[in-house]
Amino acid sequence: MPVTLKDIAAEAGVSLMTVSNVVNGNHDKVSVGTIERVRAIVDRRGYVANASARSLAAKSSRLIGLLVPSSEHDVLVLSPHNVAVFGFLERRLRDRGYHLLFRGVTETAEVDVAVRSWNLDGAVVLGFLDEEVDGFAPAAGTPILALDSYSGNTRTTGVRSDDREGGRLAAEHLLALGHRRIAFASPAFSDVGLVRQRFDGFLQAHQDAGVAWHDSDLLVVDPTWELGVEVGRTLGADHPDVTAAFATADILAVGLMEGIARSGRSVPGDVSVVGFDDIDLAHYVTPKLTTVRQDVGTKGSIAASMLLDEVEGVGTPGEPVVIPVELVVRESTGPLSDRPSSV
Amino acid sequence: MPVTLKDIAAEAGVSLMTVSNVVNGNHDKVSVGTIERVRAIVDRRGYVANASARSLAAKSSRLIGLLVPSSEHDVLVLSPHNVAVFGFLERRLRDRGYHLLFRGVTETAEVDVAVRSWNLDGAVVLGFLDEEVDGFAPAAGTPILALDSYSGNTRTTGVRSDDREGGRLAAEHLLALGHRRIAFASPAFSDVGLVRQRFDGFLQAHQDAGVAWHDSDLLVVDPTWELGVEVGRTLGADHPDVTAAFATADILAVGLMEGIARSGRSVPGDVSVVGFDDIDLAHYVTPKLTTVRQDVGTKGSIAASMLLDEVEGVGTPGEPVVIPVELVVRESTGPLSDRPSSV
DNA sequence: GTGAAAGCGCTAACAC
DNA sequence: GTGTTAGCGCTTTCAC
Repeated sequence: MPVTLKDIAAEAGVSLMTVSNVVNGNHDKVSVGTIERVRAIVDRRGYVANASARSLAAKSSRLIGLLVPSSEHDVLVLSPHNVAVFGFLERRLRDRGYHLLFRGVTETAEVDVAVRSWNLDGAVVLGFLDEEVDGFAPAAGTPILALDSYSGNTRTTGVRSDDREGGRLAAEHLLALGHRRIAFASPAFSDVGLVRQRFDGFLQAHQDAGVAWHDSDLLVVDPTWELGVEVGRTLGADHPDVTAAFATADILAVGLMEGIARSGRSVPGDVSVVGFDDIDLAHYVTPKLTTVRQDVGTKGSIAASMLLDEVEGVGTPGEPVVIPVELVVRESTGPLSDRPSSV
Repeated sequence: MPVTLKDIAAEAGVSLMTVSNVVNGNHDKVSVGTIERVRAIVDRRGYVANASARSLAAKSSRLIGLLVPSSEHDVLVLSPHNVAVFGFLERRLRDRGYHLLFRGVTETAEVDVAVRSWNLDGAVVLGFLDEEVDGFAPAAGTPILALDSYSGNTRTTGVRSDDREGGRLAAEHLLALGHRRIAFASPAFSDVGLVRQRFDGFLQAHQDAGVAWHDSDLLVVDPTWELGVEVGRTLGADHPDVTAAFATADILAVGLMEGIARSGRSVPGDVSVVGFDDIDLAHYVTPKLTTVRQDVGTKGSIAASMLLDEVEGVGTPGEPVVIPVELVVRESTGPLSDRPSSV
């Protein structure tokens, strides 16, 4: 039988409310002597507050949802980058006394269901399309923080990296190395969103350098290693004029490198490759990947802090926070070589 | 204002209990007509049950804790292998109508606190030392499932891979290729536990092959890429007689390969390397890593199923379930070369 | 400072 | 089939 406030109260010979006040640190309502006496009993009996009861009575659960999209049947798969962000999020939430409810979500409506069902004090959504984020209509007063989203939904607050600048940095680097035909490899994108931003930055760099960019160098491919290999192979074999590629995810870039190598061409000798994220993998592969680093620590920590500030009534949804990115030059990029591109 | 059972009851002109029975599928207690009428209102009003209230009243939360160790200050970091297992766990729990409370834990006592505080129906612990698992004493009746543990704690039930066989397979493979000096790289281990098992299997293979193994070929190193590089470099530079290495984690094996390469020797030309886990990384690196594959899907799914069976009263803690492993031969291992090992 | 009363939204147990 | 009563463990409000 678990120990309850009532049990402690009985043993201490005080009322239940006094124990509650001691436990919750409302020390201005209890005399010092009582505090000590009650505290001793609490410790000895190993009292642990019942979160359900508190949640029910106080209308605050100290629970934060972490909601990620998940298809109905497939297993939920977190990208390495998101795993890293997750670590920082959890750490920060825990430090501030919150717990984390993790949940894969098939339909966006489930977000609202989760919030109401568990009385979530807040939620962070991660990996949803902007269109999906647009549709989030959480119970009033429940802060929702969207990571990496460009949705204009005013009910959510945003934290993301400077994607446009990242795209610009990647292209600028490649252009400076002398490359003039640079492929852009990414999943399909519309005229808003993270990939769009990276693309715009990419184009911007071309424009700044006075270099024209050809639509034909757009490679639409979902960000997986396997698909990257396929596309890389085609790129290497059939497009000798393309001497560089920028992929919007490291995992895709690594696949590209593999495919290019399989086509018999070398990275960076024949083709330079730049990725995005700077996951650990980037420096495990050969050649080590030049990539645009996102600051996962800052992203995760800031996200947690902002959300909790809102939860606790400090701060409100406003302009999204943008985390700076940084180009990390490694071995997968090099100057445009003079040698004729033979296939 | 959220919709409650009472609201629905009022609108339907029935009692609160009838609505409860409809919502919970106790259809044998309600007439068909009533069910339909109530259901319609429930749908229209968008009723969502309050999990805290149910948890409080029913003494069951339909919440499962996923508890992983986390040092007090550092960020929680999940290994790629554990991330993969996690995906399958979440999927299975969700399918059966449970939610997941994710929590980093600094002291083992927090496990019990989490269980009692949130009224967890069960918990899976992941990544704890056997000594820590030994100490788990959860509230009676709350099933705890320990992944990858060799603890004898009878309060927990276990799911793990066949580590001993994995170690044996790795050594057998290397021995069959002609190697006679094989390093064993792993974190420090005692006479029980997962690493111990892999080591025992490793020794077993040596014994079966009639090959002596030297203690001096034990490389104690925490399983990180960085440390692997260091150790690999030393191995490559100072131990020309050692022509193969088995690491108890892929990430360590990959670091080893990098270090060996940096020492000027080649993999697998001069030194063969075998890893453990078969994380994605294993086939991204060059050369692709030969490794012992753990079946993460089965591990995660079985773990969830077993735990929930226990939670629901079917099945009890018994013998740990052991998931088979499999050797995946790729490019990082090759026959012992005849060429004199020059340094 | 301390305590009594009421109620959060739900379910179990039993009456009708 | 349906409704009533009680109570899960806690916090809020308001007396004292």
